[in-house]
Amino acid sequence: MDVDSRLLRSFAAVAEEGNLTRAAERLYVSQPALTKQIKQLEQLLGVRLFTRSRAGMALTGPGRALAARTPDVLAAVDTAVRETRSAGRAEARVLRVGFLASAANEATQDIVADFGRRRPGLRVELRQAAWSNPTAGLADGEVDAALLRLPFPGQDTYRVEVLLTEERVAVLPSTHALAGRARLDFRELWDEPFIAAPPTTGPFCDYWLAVEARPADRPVKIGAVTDQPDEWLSAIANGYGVALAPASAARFYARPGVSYVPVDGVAPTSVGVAWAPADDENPVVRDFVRSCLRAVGEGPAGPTGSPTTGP
Amino acid sequence: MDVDSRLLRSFAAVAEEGNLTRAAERLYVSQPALTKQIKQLEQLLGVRLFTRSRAGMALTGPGRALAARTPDVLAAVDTAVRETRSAGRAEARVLRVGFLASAANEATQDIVADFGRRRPGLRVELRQAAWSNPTAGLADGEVDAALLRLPFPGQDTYRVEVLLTEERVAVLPSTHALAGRARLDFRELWDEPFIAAPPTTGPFCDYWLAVEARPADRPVKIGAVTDQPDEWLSAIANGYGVALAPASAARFYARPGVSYVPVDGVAPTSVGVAWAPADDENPVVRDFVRSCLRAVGEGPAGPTGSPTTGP
DNA sequence: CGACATCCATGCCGTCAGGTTATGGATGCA
DNA sequence: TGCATCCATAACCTGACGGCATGGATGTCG
Repeated sequence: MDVDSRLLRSFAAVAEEGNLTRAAERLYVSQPALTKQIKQLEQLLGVRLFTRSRAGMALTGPGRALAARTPDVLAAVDTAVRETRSAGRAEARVLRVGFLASAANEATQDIVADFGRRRPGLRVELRQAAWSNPTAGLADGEVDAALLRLPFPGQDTYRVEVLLTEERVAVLPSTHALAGRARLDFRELWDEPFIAAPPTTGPFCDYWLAVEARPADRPVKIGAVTDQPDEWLSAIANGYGVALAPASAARFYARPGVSYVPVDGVAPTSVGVAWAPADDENPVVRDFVRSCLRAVGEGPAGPTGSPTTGP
Repeated sequence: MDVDSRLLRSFAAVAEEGNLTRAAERLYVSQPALTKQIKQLEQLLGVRLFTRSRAGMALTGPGRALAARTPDVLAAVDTAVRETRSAGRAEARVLRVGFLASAANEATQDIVADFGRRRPGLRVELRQAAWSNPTAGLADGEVDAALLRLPFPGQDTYRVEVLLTEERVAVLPSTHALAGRARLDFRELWDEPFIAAPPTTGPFCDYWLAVEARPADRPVKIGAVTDQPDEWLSAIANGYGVALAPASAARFYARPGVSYVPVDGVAPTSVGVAWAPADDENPVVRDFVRSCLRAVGEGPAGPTGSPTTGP
């Protein structure tokens, strides 16, 4: 009689995709396994959830009823997990902060330093996330706050403060014909293969391919897919393709074989600090956000900068 | 990363009992199994949920956070299951009605007949529940409506219409000294062993032992525990004890070896129809409730009876 | 009309999660 | 000191569940 939330996640995936095979690969299980899970759920509920057909899996009436309720259930589970983990960290006097590679770059140190002055008893644990985890652990309660490039998937369900905005630059193999240029236009890169983030990251992936700055008849060519900064830099250095990056990457990820060139024709990129609405009243998280705003308000140069107005 | 709702149910039981051993028997699993489940949940969440001690299991801070959220999660799961099953029955053109043995008795046939006239296309499936299932399947979505003796556990979370009220009578072995009496007082039964419902039914069990009509220094003696009408009648006929029953039981459960005698000094008993709040707008359930009220309004004798005032 | 592609179901098998029983260690209590 | 209580651990066993390979149904296209 006990409906496992794992079955509900599978159900939700199949309901959304309308297709077992695709849902299976989205969930990283085999298609027969998913067939069995759905069967099991149907038997557990005593109800037929899908009508199987050549075209795929279509929801029945009861299936729609369940699909309508599933988000509530999964959200309740996620909330419970998130709050429990957060309470655990609070008890251990730890604030865990997730960040995506090259999110806050040099600002990060200033933020942590400022927070350390505000909350001497607390330890900040920084967690670097792969690009395939675009909320850097915020979604599953692994972290209390995250430093992210904006926009990120699910942004509307979190609180976000924008911290800073910077140009995007092109990252090229040093052997590339354009690598010596002082500046270039994004149009010159239309036909280059790009090093992309995993396609599961959706808008994030598209954003760093700048698909919006391309004509429809010049689709992006993918030279390689990487999930980590070092993979990414290696792929570029090896000539598999080029990429866009925030300007600060030139300072943080300088290495032999890779060149950074300012580029016109793509919008700048912003970094924000994000947290869960449930932590709105959490004084530690609030202090961390204050530290973020303060640190970037002071400017990246640190103590020599003059204080500016923070909210 | 996936928190199974079964683990949450286990967690909730341990949190409530504050004791692994007792929680284990409440959940019908062994104590080591529960130990492992709690350990697993703690590992999954990366948090210590209980402080173990000689005295039992006490919640930690994160444990309290989880305990605060668990009811939401379980309620969401139960709602989802209930609504899905209900949708399945609606699609199959079936209204499933649970009833406890001797709940509505003769009224039941009138109700079903009336409903059949209102909704010719629908089939009513009657499900008799054991006493150990005091909501007759309403709680787990097995049925759309239930005919129950009032009060029942969890009554506040459902909609209830009272249908009829009747005297309670004593049920005695025919060989019993009091069996020939035209009438007796409940005090005369204080020292008799009673045939009880399973103790897990709590208030329901107490109600039919009429513990409220007894002095504190005369605790009830239990002669046997039964979960079904036939077990119950057999136990009485075999002289294991006596019992209370609604007056209509004398007509519905008359059999050799069992005598029914009106009894003074215990409150009468009511029957109600109950349904889930989620079905408030469900036209089929509403019609069924109307049929219930109509049928008892007409009186149990059927078309010859004169209309009486319903609740 | 037949080869093919797509999509879901089934059979078989190996692994491991999760249950049970039996037992151990810690700790109050008589 | 022996006992009772309570949780943890060990050893073992069953079966749930996932993966692979394959089958059946059904559109599609050359």
